[in-house]
Amino acid sequence: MSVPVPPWRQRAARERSVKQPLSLDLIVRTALDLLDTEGLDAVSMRKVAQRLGTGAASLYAYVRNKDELLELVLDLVIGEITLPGPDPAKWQDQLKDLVRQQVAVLSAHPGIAQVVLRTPAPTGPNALDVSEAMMAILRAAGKSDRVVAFAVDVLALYGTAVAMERTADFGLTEAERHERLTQVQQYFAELPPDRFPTITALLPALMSGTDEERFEFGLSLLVQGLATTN
Amino acid sequence: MSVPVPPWRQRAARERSVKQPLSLDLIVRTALDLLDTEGLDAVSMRKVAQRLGTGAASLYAYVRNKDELLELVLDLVIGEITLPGPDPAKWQDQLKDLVRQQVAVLSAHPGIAQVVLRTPAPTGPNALDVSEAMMAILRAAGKSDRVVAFAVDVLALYGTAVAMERTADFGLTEAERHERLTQVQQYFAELPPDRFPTITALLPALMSGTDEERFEFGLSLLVQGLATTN
DNA sequence: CCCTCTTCGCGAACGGCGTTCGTGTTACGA
DNA sequence: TCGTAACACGAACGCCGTTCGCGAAGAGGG
Repeated sequence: MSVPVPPWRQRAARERSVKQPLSLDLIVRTALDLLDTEGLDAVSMRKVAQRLGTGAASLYAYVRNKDELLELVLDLVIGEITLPGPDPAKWQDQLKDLVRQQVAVLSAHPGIAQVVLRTPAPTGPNALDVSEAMMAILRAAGKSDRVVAFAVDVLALYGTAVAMERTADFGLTEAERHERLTQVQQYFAELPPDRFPTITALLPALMSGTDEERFEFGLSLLVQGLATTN
Repeated sequence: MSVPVPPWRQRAARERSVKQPLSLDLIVRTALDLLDTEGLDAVSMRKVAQRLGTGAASLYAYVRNKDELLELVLDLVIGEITLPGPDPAKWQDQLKDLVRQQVAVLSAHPGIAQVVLRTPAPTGPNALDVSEAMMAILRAAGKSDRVVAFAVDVLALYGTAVAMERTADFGLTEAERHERLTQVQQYFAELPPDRFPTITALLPALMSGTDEERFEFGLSLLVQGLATTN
């Protein structure tokens, strides 16, 4: 069951078919390795090539440019999401689980979330599978076409943004993260209460709560809202 | 007794007299100009310095590094948001307007939204004013401290993500944008219906709707959700 | 078995980046 | 007028993505 090759990739794809088809896979997996160990900024054509024992120029036979490589890596990552079977009664939980998985998977590969928001639309086969699953869940829940289309967009956007925020500080050591946190806390603690009465009054609430709780809060808002929209 | 300035010295003398002295404010405004005209990628220390008639090294007397410069630009941009006076009866509209303004303002300066998601937390004075206003609105609406704190986070994140998505294709010509769009449409039209039944069935709905409608849909979900949460 | 011809992998180079260093220049108090 | 402190900034370092063209490896003909 194959998906057509997008037109903007066809030249590279044709070139690849002349040689071993496994090499593109190897390049993408190597790039993913690099991403996991050193973060998005470290993923350069030179470093990927170096890990493969070749020069950067060789990669351009398999990939049109760096952006295309990153999109392929992204789809590999999205493939880690496991899709739920249909169960219309639990559509809210199923939706939430998909978004949770999206966040988990994107967060596990630091920086890849940025690629999502730079890309027009995720068109890789795995991304399509996820979209298909989400839309099927929403449709089985009786939502109108318009709501389904918009909801998929919004949920994906929210998941991506959360993942992006969560991996923003990758590359810092634990000590640096802690230092930064205490600096921010001190900064907020020193804000003048007459100019920022609400912020200073709510400081404890602002500092409390884990990333997870904040994410779940937003997710609940969205899904609750969907429950009352057809 | 004064002697006229030799011609071979006049150019330098003229440049200096016309050139404004370097200042942090001037640097930040110049960077914003560059951002508006050529996009985030074009904002390099070298180009900013060039516009000021100097070298990149000179900027480092006013700014620790490029990230700090971008954060200053970001706060300048956020300052364009006009804050509402208190009116507890209309808290939902007020919230929505703030997020709409956030999106509008971030979208007007292409790429600056990326800076938000790379930064730990927006700590500039203007960002603080916006947070203060949002939290005041929510508090006046009777929300608990916890809900206020989480809601501000979620709304800001959503607004930023929308702005980021919206400015992702800056720098492409209108023709390139159109070409890309038709390619994507064709690609989706060619998807096998047996593997992607829902996507292919909902194609018209997926393609319909403006950015604005999609944004408003998500915003309504969030604010509706907030209306039923204390 | 050798020689030509084609193919294509990839070293080297281009232009750009952020940042640093040390020198050149200015302005001002003494 | 001089000394010095503060500022300005050219040049250089080590990265980056991408392109070009050389040369080696392999195919095909003799």
